[in-house]
Amino acid sequence: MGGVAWTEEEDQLLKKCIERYGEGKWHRVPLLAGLNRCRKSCRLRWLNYLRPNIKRGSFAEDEVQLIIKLHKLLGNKWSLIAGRLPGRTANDVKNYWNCHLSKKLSAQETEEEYQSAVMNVESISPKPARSIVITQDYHVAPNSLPAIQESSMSAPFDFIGVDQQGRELMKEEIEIRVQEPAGGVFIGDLATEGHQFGEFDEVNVLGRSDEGCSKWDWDDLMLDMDLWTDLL
DNA sequence: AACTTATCCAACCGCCGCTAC
DNA sequence: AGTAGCGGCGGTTGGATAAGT
Repeated sequence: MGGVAWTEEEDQLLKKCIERYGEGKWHRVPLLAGLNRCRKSCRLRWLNYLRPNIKRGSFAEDEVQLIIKLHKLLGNKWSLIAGRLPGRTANDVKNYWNCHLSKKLSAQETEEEYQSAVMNVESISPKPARSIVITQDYHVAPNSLPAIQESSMSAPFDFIGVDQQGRELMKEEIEIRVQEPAGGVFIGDLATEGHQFGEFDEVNVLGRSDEGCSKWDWDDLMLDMDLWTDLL
């Protein structure tokens, strides 16, 4: 190993410590756990190995394609990339990139070939998507026809809307009427029927709902927007 | 079977940004 | 404003293992 390997006993001590005191305060963990390890070693061991729900084994093809795609967008931002791959750690992604993908991709002689690999990405939706507030003036009332612009894009967001009174509407709550490009009217529930925001032309993002957005920041939103438009 | 080379990946190191004082 | 302490990140190292000769 690059350093001194962790023993089963050390793993158990660390695990019990985290379960008892929670994550964070890593400077205290060595003392609390009774480990002769530095704070960084403890944190890394937990994040890369002991943490629940860590996915082991080789990367699936869709994961690989997503890594390629995200690396193109983000560069060596391994933690951000790993954040889009449930169960994978930044170290896993970095190692996989260094061992497999960097060589593989550098072997491709032309930029066109690289672009081709990137564009072969399957349609993998970005990580869940929290609520955003949009400007669309659609209505909940069954008989009202909204003034909604048309679009050829589908949205990756679990968005909410704003009704005529300015109230925020959760995705699950709304039945929405949409004026289709051909002039017809689509009626459906976005959540249960799987309809996407494909009937609109523009989405003007004004801001975000505070609810459920604790880990959601503007960079995430912009990344999703990039992914979203690139995948079309 | 013995040796060499390549690959994988867990662990460490140094730096950075943030926060509290 | 300056400094110390902290968490977090990306780059690198080096031991274990697999593959090749």
